[in-house]
Amino acid sequence: MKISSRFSIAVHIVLTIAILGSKQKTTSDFLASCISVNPVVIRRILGQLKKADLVDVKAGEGGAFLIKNASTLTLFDIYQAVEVVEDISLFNSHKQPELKCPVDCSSCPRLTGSESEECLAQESCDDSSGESCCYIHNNIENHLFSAQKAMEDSLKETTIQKMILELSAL
Amino acid sequence: MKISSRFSIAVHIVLTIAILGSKQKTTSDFLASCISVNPVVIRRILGQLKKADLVDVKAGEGGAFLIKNASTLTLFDIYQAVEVVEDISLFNSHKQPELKCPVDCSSCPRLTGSESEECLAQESCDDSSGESCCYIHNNIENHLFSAQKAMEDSLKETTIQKMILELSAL
DNA sequence: TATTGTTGTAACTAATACAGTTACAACGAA
DNA sequence: TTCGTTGTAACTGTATTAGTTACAACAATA
Repeated sequence: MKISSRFSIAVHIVLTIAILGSKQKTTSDFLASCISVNPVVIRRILGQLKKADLVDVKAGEGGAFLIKNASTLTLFDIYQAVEVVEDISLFNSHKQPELKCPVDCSSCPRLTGSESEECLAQESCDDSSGESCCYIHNNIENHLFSAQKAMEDSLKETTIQKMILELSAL
Repeated sequence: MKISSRFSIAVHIVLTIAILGSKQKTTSDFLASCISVNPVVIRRILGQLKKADLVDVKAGEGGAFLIKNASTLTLFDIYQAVEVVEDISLFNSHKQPELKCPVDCSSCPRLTGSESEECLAQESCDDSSGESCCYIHNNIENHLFSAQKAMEDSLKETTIQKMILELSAL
């Protein structure tokens, strides 16, 4: 499974606008030919970037422009704008073993050697709360979310300006 | 877009085996009822974990056992076993703008203000190499790969033993 | 040996997501 | 008014996935 290519296309769009915007009208057709994707796809992504206030697009007139400064615009901004992950969860966790905690807890794992009869796989909770009922499940989600955070933190460190400088140095 | 739920199911499987394996025959049916997914899905994932030498599964007899010690078995091992990402790329990068570098480079972005006529979007390359031809594209991929690495490093830090200890402390 | 419970796997379905595409109304400038 | 462009809806084809049914292979055991 892979993450949508919207993200990498969006970054390519932003970089192209940042680099060429001042000397070239960056229409969806132009960007499409640069990046080799369909113009409608470009417009769809530009719409998302616009909605996130990262770029402005001139309807009728044509062309897109950066709103957010390249020195503060990070890959994380773009990542959020194109909704790479939904519900803030990169890892598509499976459903909770039980939507509502079963009373007898007969099928839930228990900790080996534990004196307690407390079931590891659940906690007392009311089903109205959005909270998870399974300890194991919760523990897994916490660690997966940490990993996602590490990825996002890496994206936050990369500004468009930094990338342009790297490209200039080639 | 989300990553396959195989990963979180696989982690749940491993944790359940690690915690209950010594006192309970962990058949695919048992695991399925614990985790609330289909037994065939469990068997498919167990097959991947077995292939990666993380667990052993007893055909006929029934039951699965950890091969790799919980203290050295990390979430990254499981992540690799279930092939969360293919071709080591989490981010589904769009295709190279051109499979083969065009001679005139007419549609490629050039750096603003650069004296050089060198095209940013490509480098001289032969199309037989698997190497990328587009500087911008390469630069994007490098940064996305760094982000992926950060996520994977986070997974490497989490052992199954650590998770079991966390669960015991509840 | 026959039975039983289980694994391994193939085949199919339904759901979901996505990029590509066509079409067209709305928009702004000349 | 014309022209180039954006914004968006609608549809297609492709790909992946979980769920499901079915069944052969396997091992223990009665």
